[in-house]
Amino acid sequence: MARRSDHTREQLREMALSQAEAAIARDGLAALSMRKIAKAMGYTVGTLYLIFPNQDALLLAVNLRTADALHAQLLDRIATADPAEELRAAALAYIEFAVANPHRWRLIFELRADEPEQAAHVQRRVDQLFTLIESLLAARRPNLRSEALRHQATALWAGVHGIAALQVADKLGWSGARDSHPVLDALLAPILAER
Amino acid sequence: MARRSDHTREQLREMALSQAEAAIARDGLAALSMRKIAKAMGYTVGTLYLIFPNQDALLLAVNLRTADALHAQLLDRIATADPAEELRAAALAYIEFAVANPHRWRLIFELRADEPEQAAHVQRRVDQLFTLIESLLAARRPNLRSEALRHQATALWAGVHGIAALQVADKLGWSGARDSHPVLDALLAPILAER
DNA sequence: CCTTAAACTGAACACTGTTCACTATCAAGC
DNA sequence: GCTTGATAGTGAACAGTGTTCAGTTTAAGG
Repeated sequence: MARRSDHTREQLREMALSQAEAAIARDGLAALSMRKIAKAMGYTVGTLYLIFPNQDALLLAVNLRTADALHAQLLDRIATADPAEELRAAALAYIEFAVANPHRWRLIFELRADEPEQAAHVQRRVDQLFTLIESLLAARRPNLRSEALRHQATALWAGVHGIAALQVADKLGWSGARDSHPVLDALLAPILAER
Repeated sequence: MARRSDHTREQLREMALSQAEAAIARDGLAALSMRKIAKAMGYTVGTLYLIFPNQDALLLAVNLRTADALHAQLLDRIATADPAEELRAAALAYIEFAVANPHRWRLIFELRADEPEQAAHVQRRVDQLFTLIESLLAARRPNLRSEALRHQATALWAGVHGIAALQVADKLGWSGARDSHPVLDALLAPILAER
């Protein structure tokens, strides 16, 4: 029973999310506002609240899309990588995604989901990512017991995340700023070394 | 030529910063406002703007104090640690500080200093921290060349930072959430292993 | 054509950071 | 003691925010 609308609910949702993404990518989260998003869509604020219960819900939806894009980029890079380099390719893809989309990437970790039901959606994406890293590590370190593997994979992921975080926050300074490759290799080499 | 004031400029500054710290620690950055800080001090907004040119300058001053507190905690823990465990003690101190003061710790990396002169103040603190880590690593891996040492120290610091970040963002999930000790050990062991 | 329900609007509310004309207060000079 | 002048402090005002919701517009069903 659609009325008046030039767009369906789903289209409005899509427009809102892509406009929000573009605005965040361009000017950062702080400069975003519900009125600006609505205006960019050609609607007024009220309409936005027919689609999303509040701003956090909209940002959470943006996060889900960002996480999916990140995951897709990892899969893509892994698929086109030398089998021996899959883990390194995945790590590089993660860091490069963060550097290429700093505002959107940061939002994933800055926004705290209040609703436990929606927090679960985010967590599912994060777990997916982690499971991916874990399986890649398992291929390179077949002798690790499952618990040690999990800890090692977590440490590895945390390291990659940390490199991305410090790079994006511009806190690497003189230490390794220019190029994160040698830093990543310094992280990977000891972990991948058989002992 | 102080007039009317119950407090000196320096006292007002101190009050503002400690009230801001307390409010951030309690309710997070999002709930903070200049009016609330002023009210907690027993003054009005205008007075706050006689001390700080804007909110970002106040938050940056909070960050400098937080960074100093973090640095002090690291030094303290290193001093009371078994010499062989200094690096691990420093890493644990970093993670524990982040978990104990999540909002204040996150603010260090979320706030981007516009003024290059003040950004340098923050960077000095970060470099200080990094230099500390680097010297501890140098003691454990005396055979590393200076460039490799720098990369290894950066990777190590990024790893520790990453563990803290994921823990604080509650994104470690089932993987290693409960206790970060085994994850930290999984990070440290390969890096410290002689080869 | 009329009814009716959904789509959409935009004014209103309580808040935010920031500014600045104004007042209150005190130290110094007479 | 009184006047003057400068500083400390105020709080109303402005433009903006997220959110709500009474009211209007629209189009489909009868």
